[in-house]
Amino acid sequence: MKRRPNGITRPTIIDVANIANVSRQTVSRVLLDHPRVAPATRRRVEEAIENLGYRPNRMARALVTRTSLTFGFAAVDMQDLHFGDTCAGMQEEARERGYYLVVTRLEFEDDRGVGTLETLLTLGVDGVAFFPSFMENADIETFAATSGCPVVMIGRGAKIPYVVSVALDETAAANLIVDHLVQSGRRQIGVLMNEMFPEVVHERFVALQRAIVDRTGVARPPVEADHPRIKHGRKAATTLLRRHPDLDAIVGFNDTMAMGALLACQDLGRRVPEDVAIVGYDGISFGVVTSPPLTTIVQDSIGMADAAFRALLSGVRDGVPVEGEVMLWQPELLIRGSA
Amino acid sequence: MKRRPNGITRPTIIDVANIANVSRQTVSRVLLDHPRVAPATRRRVEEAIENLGYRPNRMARALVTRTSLTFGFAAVDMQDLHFGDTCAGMQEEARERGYYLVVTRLEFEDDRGVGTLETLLTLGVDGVAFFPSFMENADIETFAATSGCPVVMIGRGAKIPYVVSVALDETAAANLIVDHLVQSGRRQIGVLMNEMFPEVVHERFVALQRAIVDRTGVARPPVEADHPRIKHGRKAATTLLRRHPDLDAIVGFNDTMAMGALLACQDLGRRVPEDVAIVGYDGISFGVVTSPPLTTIVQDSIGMADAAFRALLSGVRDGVPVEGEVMLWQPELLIRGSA
DNA sequence: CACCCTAGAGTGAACGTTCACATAGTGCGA
DNA sequence: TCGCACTATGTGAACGTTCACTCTAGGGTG
Repeated sequence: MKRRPNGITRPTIIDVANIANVSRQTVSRVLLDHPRVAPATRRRVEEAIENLGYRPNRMARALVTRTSLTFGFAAVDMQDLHFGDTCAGMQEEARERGYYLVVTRLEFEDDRGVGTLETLLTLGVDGVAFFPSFMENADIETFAATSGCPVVMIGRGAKIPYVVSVALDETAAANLIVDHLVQSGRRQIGVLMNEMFPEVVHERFVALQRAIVDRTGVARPPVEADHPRIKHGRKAATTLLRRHPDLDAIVGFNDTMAMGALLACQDLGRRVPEDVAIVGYDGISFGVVTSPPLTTIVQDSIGMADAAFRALLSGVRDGVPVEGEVMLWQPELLIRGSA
Repeated sequence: MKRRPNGITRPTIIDVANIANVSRQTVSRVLLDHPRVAPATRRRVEEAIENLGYRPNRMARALVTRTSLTFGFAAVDMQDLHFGDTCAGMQEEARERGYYLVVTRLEFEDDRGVGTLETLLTLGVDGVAFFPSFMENADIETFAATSGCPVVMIGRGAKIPYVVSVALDETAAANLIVDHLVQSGRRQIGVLMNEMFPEVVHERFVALQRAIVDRTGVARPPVEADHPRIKHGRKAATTLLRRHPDLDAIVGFNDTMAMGALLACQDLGRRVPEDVAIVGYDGISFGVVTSPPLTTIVQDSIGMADAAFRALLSGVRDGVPVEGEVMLWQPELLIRGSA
């Protein structure tokens, strides 16, 4: 196997300038659509660009303009559909406006996540969006305050200085779910939580617990926590159902866990929704293929991604809100077969 | 809402140098772990770095070293689980070795996809991995030949100069599926194809068709093509089953389409697998929640991502294989309930 | 003691752009 | 004819690094 040394050098602005017989600055002007270029010159330059296949080096450009047209995106688990869909949505937005997205995994070991975000900054991104997951508000605040760029947090409705937060209205969501369950006669509602993300769990769990206590009078609704994956949801739900045989409803932290609960019910011979009602969060597309199809809180991932992107963009233009800002999204309960 | 101007400037190497009372070059040496630095000096510099919270600007570094420690990744649809999982896998690899991934959507309108890849190059990536989807081999070759960096194609087993291809052994996969179907008595096998990606479709379809013709004697197995989404799969499968009522098996282009077929069977009152067997491709995790659970060709997305990443890395180090290289991955048939 | 060698540190240039400013050329009115 | 305004283009510096080279002081060797 013969190998080609990586010696191919791409043409620079200087090469274009030489061929078109102008200065590099004139070429730059053509590239940036500066008005003060004679039509004939512009044509010559454009021809040279075309012939050489020249493309400007965005890093060099970023170095001097201090703007890279690049945003960073971080989340704990890109395989999680909610994160993935949001990421895809932001990419779409980005692409449409000439931006690029650097995507990376949020790493706890890297200074409790701060390191991951900091490293993103070294790449010269113009802003950072992330799912905070395990990160602490204090760390997020410190990072945002010193980052010098817009910071958008998705999925936690906390008001943090310098941070724009795009999140689901957890109270509304919990109320939607519990109201629906209670209306259909459920009284013993169990909860499947995510053991990985204390803060989000906190918001979601507190909201659910309050809604359940308020509406059913049960003092302490049973909870089981595990990783937000199908098989862990299955395991957790099995435990939950064994410990509390009178359970007539299970709310999953997300659709994936809820699907696990569905399987657990199959395993244990409980009929869904007759014996046990099941509700998830996120409204992922695969909710339609389970039997029965999954009733779920629909989060508008795309809409939230959109909002997050806009927040980044306006942060770049107009600066960052010093006191922080929370954009709460209203959930919708998509009632299908499972509850 | 008060706004903070984005005036925060992060410390540069010069600031560190001034504080530590050394030259910027010495700071650079400390950063790069150069041996010729006196221990005392090193300590002083490290202290200054720590105190200032200095992080080197990777763009500036990339500009001079011509190496950004960044790879580009492109695919048509990031919400597709197979693409998404591969992307996540590559990120994981990347992170472990200090690399970053710029992720973007492959855009047909952008010069038949070439534009997307070219733009990735302007960001200074050290290599590009992508799912070719609609792209033509000739375009890919041209791009790879002029890119000056490693180019890795995932999911099409074509040998293209300068390109490393990581792909599923489609023939083996098709044989696995059809053998299994025929063994369980199926003779009328229909196929659900992806209308979007001619080239991949070609490989997968040709392989399937050949396997079916060989093993069942049916001259032209019925095909329906649509987008690779659940609802489109459902629609296409409905059409297929209406047109060919004697069909006793359906092979989906991917799990998502196969799930659509599953729903179509439910709609039409066909029992799965008794009346119609259904098989998909990809082995996505949600295959376990359908009823019956989906029988599917397992592609090792993570393993392939791993291989793709390694190929990029070794391309950076040792250059690119001039004649191209194809790494074929052996499929596995995961037999669950649907076939 | 003269010599060379080496460890440690510094200097100027370069990477590929854009910015701020300077300069040449042109047309037009006084 | 001169000056003025305006257009088109060019020049040097800067962005934040690293590279290739130079310089200095000290130590070992013959």
